[in-house]
Amino acid sequence: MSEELGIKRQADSGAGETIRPSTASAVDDLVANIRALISDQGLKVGDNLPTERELCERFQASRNTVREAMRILKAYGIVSVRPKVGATIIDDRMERALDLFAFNTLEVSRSTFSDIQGFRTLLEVASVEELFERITADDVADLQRANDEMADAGSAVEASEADFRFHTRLIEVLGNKAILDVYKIMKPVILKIMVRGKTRRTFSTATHAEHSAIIEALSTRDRIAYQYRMKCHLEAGFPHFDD
Amino acid sequence: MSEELGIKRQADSGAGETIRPSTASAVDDLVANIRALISDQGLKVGDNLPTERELCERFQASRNTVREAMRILKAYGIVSVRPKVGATIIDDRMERALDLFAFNTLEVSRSTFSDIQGFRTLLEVASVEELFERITADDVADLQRANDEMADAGSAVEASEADFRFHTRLIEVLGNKAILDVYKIMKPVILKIMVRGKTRRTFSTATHAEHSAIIEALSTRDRIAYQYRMKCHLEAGFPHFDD
DNA sequence: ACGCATCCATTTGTTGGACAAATGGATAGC
DNA sequence: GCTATCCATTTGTCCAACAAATGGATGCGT
Repeated sequence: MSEELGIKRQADSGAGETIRPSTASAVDDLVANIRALISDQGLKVGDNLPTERELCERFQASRNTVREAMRILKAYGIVSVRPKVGATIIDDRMERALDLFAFNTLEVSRSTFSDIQGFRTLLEVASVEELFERITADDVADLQRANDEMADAGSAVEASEADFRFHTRLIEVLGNKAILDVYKIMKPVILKIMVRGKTRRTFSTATHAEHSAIIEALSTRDRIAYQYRMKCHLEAGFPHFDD
Repeated sequence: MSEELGIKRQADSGAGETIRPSTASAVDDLVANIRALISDQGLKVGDNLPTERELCERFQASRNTVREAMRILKAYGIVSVRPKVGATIIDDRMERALDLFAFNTLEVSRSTFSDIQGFRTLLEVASVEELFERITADDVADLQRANDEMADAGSAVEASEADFRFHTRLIEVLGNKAILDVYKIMKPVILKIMVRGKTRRTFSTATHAEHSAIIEALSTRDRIAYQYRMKCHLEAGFPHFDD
């Protein structure tokens, strides 16, 4: 009985388009077909997909089905759709990924906190060799600036933004785009961690002082001090997560 | 003229539902409204959203609009929709992210290769302290198994899968979900790197020997040897990327 | 009373058609 | 040659209908 599920959909196209049969929904099939279309025709960023109605004919689907498939591709950051212009291939996957994790960032559990800070320790403490090899006076000046902006911030949210900017700037020094991208993706969670258990006052005193000590270690090229200061700084939040 | 754009949509619901006015499309508004609904009502994983038709009434939108919005939430891995049951809140965002980057993985440039391997060096070499603190005999046995499966693999693709499994198993030892998730997201790129410049024979000889040396260092708890062997192993691919 | 197959109401999945809105390009007027 | 206007094309939204799936109710036999 269920073998007849997709008969209408996989009816021979006759037009020469290969339509992969499947047990999935028509929309999912369509997404797969459009992906295949992009690959097969070697479409690149900037190229346009066929119009919705062309896709309807080509893959024997209704326009609503095509539209739902396009919504998925849009959500994936693979195409940008504009009236009259049509669907243009883009590559916004990083931004989409950021959006993905920005959504409804659940309350941060102690285990999540522990994992994220462990990760950051690896990125910011264990990378000390590479960091000291690359860091310049300009980098240090930028860090100083971000730190001061944090102290001057008007609200805890603004302060945590500056706090995050400080750490991002540090990661930037490594000159590794993969690491920087991952760090940015974690931004929403890291911000939650930063805000938690901190008032505006904490940012402008304790956190600012910790950052200053880190900058000091960077200036004097004291690796041991840097590692110690950064490790303490990252662990400072632990007391606030004692569920 | 264009001020009248959303009049129908933002017409007072009267039913007490707050509908945020906007200049965005009806679908995007709906996504925002549903997100707000989830937040406001404190819906958790496992809870159900209202039915499509209820959402139509509640937010004064047509069912197609609601469905396109739901497609977006599904693409984000936030809900799972089943006939009769409805839309259940889930959290598959990590898996979605994986899908995101699995699509059409572009050719790996030397700079990307360098960044990814740098990242892996940080994760697999610089984490040595944590690693040695946690690793057990069972872990080592699993690593051994993955390594042997790689040698026995029938194709380069199978071998690289086993290769990746070896490294993933190592990361698992750290017991840090955030790091493991990120590693999994990078899988498509890492696989590309692994396959490149390696034949099946390379996997069963050179790569297998390198892994064995790493396992040996883990067994004898020789940190220096581990770091050296792993570093060399990760750098072994560099000659193949000389554009 | 219990297990089982059957039926039914509800919900999502897909289709077709219609009209509104946006917009790039053609056209007409100066 | 330049600008304003119009038009054809394409996406955006809505409506109505039916198909498919499925959880739960119903009824039956033992």
